[in-house]
Amino acid sequence: MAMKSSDKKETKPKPKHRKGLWSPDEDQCLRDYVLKHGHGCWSSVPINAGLQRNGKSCRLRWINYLRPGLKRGMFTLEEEQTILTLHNSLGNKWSQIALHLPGRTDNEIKNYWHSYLKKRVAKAEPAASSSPKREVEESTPLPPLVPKTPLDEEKLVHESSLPLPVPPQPACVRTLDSPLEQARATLPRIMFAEWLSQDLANDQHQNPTVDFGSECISSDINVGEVDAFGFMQHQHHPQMGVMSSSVSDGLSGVTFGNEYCNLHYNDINSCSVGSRTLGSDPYIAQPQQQQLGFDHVEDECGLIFEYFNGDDICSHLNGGSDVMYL
DNA sequence: AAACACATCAACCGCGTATTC
DNA sequence: TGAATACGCGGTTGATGTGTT
Repeated sequence: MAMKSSDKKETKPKPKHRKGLWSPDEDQCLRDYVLKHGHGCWSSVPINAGLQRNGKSCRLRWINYLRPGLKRGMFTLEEEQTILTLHNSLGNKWSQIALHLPGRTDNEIKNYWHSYLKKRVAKAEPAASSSPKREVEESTPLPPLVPKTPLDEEKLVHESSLPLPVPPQPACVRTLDSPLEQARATLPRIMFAEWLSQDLANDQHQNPTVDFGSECISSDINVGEVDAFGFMQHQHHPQMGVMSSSVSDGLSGVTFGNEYCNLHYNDINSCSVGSRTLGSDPYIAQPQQQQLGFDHVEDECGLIFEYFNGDDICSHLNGGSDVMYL
């Protein structure tokens, strides 16, 4: 709309914006820029980054493809079930559904729904086609796509009655074949903010003092595989390849590629960030040793790490248990 | 091997809302 | 207070890939 009005009143040549698929060079350009400077105002991103795209296109590309932490590949059965359950109660609120599926974008979920799940639902309930609205059917969830397990049963009840009593585990964790109680017992105490909605984050059940800021983009370190105990063993960074971390020693450090990020927790309210070995990228060229409050850590490449001030954070950090993402 | 149909998904578009001036 | 601008969301499109005849 803004485009329309400005287009109308001006005869000056409007910038020629490229359309269509993004080239690897464009991707690299956008990625480098956002990682280094943050996106700020999206309309200025292509100008500053030297891209022949409009800001909207850059934003979309970043969110749906370049943003760190995205999970690629097939949807798991758990994710399918989550989508079905949430769609049943929320309808086409793809962005809200995406909040419950870490690493998945609303666009991806939407596409998956239209190309796959919708048809399966239609097949599964041909007789129900006369029922006018699905949102009143929360107490009668759709037939499962996979054989039900006790956990599935509990989860259906649990997830279809939003707001959730406990923050949902990321789907990659929920693949653990364990009873719900065990799942609850291994709920992570630290999560990427983007993996939880603000509502969930503010839920007082498990994480009484979680404070996720809207600016939290602490997702340059991606979630990885989780072992049988819920501990992260290996991680895959979509842009930088495989990295590893040592969760069990209290998040003392995370390495990825030739970068090493040392995080030292001093007490409940502070931590130190430093001892990064030098990487080839300019934005990590300066090692730093910085005393920081626990709420907010911004590193030299502009990435903001936010942590919560938890009563029991120290024990969790030092013990390693329950700490899953950083 | 070619033609066609269908499926997938990245990207665009339009609209509503929030924010800024 | 209203206009301009920016952002985010959901619907839709179209290029490309894959399967079928």
